[in-house]
Amino acid sequence: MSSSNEKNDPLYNYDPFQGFNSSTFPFFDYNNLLVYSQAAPTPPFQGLDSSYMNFTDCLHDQNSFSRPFFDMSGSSSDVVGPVHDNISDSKQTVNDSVRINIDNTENPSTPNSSVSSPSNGGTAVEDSSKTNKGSEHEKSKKVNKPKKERQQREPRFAFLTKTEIDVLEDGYRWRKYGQKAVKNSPYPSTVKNPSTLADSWVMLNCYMRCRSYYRCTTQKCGVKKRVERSCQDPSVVITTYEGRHNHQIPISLRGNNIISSAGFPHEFLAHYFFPSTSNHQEENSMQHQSVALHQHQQQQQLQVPDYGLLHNLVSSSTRKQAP
DNA sequence: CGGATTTGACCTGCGC
DNA sequence: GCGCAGGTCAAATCCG
Repeated sequence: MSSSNEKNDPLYNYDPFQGFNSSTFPFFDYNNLLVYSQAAPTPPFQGLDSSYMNFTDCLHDQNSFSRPFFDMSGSSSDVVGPVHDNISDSKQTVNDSVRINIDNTENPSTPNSSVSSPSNGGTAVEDSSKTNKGSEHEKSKKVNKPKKERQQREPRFAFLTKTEIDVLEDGYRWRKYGQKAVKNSPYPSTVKNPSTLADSWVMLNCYMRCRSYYRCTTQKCGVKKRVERSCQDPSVVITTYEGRHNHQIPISLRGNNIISSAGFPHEFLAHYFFPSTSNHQEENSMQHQSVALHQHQQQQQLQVPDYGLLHNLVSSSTRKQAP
């Protein structure tokens, strides 16, 4: 569906990260380690307070750790404020991208009490989607449901990271369970059917935008993460977490092996998931270690084409053209 | 061989 | 009711 109304709708075309640049974008910049704390400076967020804190400040700011920077709950009613109200009537794709938690009192570990939510440590989302498949019972239930309540999701928060690496290591183990091409990333008209590596490379770098879905591999931990690149700035990776881990970071990744990971604010995540188990000394040590690591990795990173994906594109294109 | 990834199909929610 | 887009499933495939 791509009606002209839709095309003219500013919300349809709105990119939550439009207008950000290297100095204003809410990402982790490993040279400066800036963390954008609350709101975007571009419409529809005009009038909201926007403020930066550096990574150190953030580490010591209990408010920051007790709640997500960006609450991206697709349906959660606990996200309040003018931004939420204005946006909630528009397309869900926009909702998911621009919702920002501006309620300082909210704690991500305590979902909105007005909607019943299983306290199973993060499996609520999973359950609701699984039980519907091919189930007559569910179908009839669906018919009888008065006006369905919007599905309660685990709190989400996003990290924006300026890096060449697509999947950032955060210390946890993830299994990929899906990948989708996202909207607003049309192929260039001149490269409809890439037949050469060069064509595919253009598609990949300029227009192709995929979102990958990951699930924590630890049993009974329903935390999910979504990874995609910003269409405005391909050097920025948007990582969205949903839920909270009910376990510690796998041992093998917590010790010296941390140097093998691909660059992510581990200590920040550790604070988010386990805010009560850290202390300042450990925090500072980890922080310095992390800064050094990130800077080292930035120097080491090379822009290497994803030849596997290129191959897939070319071969799928060839398949489609074949009679 | 077991775990991870890929990928087409399917489900669900939403707007029209 | 229909079409679209996001999200998920699960069989096939890959890989160490």
